[in-house]
Amino acid sequence: MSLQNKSDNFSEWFDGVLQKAELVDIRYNVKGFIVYRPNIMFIVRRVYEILEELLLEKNHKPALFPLVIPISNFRKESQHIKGFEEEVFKISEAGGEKLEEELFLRPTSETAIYPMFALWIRSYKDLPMKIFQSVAVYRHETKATRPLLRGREFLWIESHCAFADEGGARKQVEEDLEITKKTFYELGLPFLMVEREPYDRFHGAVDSYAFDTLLPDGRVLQVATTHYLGQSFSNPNVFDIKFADKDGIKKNVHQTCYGPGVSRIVAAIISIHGDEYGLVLPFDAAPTQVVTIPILKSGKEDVIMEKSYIITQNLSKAGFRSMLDDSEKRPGEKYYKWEMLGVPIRIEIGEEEVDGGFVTLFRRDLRARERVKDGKVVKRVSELKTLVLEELGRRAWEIFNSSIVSINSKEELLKNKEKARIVRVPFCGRKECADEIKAETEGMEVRGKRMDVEEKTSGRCLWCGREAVRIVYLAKAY
RNA sequence: GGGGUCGUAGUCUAGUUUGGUCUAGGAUUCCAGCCUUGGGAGCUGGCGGUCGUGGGUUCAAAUCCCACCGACCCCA
Repeated sequence: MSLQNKSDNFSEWFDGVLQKAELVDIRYNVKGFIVYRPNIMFIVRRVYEILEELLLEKNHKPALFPLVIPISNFRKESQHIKGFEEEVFKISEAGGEKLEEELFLRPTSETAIYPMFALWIRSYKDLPMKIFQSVAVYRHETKATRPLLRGREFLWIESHCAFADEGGARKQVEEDLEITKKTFYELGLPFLMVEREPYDRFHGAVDSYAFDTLLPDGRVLQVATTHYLGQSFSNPNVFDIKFADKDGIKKNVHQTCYGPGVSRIVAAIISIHGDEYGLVLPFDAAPTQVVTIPILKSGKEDVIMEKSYIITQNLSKAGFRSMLDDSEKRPGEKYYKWEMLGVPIRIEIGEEEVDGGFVTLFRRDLRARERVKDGKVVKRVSELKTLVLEELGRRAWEIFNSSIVSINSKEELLKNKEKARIVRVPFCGRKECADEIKAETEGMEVRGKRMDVEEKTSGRCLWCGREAVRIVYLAKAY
């Protein structure tokens, strides 16, 4: 399996990286379930940390709810059950006996969390309530499963919030979007921030918003969603989550839920930044940020090792995740190994560096070397922390932006359906049109209307010619 | 949901069409040792597979048939 073909055979490239960098093992013999190996778990944990820090900063509190959800909880919200019952894992037996009530493995946790919200929330003083959990969820996907991109078990964070009024909840959606944006900028990942079409909302949501990024094969990947739930779950017929307001009147809360998909974010990091040498990690996502490789020479081992050790220590003291590779392998082999794992910066120290009072620094993103004076190493690495991220982000956004084209007619769309990636079109808002577009363009879906920019249209729906109500984006999706 | 391709040591792969020469060959990885260290070094020796799983056909199955599991690709 070669990594030479990222652009023309993304699948092969992706599978190759997953295997060569020892990220996941797909040999576990249950369809849609994979093993996350240490190399990817370090990255997964970094992504979790970045998101969790941002959530904690905004006063979200961690919690952990059970994996199993009684089917009766699920039945309470009719849209919700309808959306998920086809793809849920059930436990109907335990200890050799049939259970009185079937248990679902959470495909998402609204119906595990909200009954507890109903118990916890008594007064307006308990609001807002902002709870999140970092867990795996289970969905029996019927489409072809792909490691990290579409699994039957995947990792995410789900944040669930309750507010006294719609205004508070709507502001929460904004906050979720900000958190996602910050995370994505920190990871150098481009995204399209959209409001999903009404028929494409989360089951039980009033409004759904999503982040789509773009993979090298031209398909978009939904990496996070946030939903305004209104009172769909809190109303008296469902979980009846109510509070006594200042005026003494009992009211039902307004809710939001937010789900950044960690497995998919990691997949996006791997596939958007990676190259033919393997992973290219953004500085913050990298488990090891700087690796030092000593290049020994007979008779000079001691001085070379000593310098390598000091440089590594200095970087660690300065707060970088830094390590010295003093294994028995030859330098060249170490270069390939650490490049495969995406370490952003490598420092090479041999006879020349010891004699000359400098180090040779290699940037993974550019695959280029530079010399840095001994006393300037920490400073240079600090600069590169920003420069590397900028470089990765710049490249990724360039590809992303150049993948968006505007199209105004059916004919033009059909003519371009093969090579089109993200297509910006005027749209009438009817599901019938969206369905036809999908059927006749080999799967282009209406992903929704952009949220960060107001885009006016006075034209006609590219498909049916009726009056267009908004500009939307089309793409094939994972 | 439909169609297709595929499954041989940790990895890649020869063998499968035409069953017997396969006690399954090679490369790589791994282990031990020697020598080395500026882009996957070399040499010597060694470990490792019963051919995805189960069943069937046959004197004989990696090879033919069926079912299942899993992977990948295309379509809905």
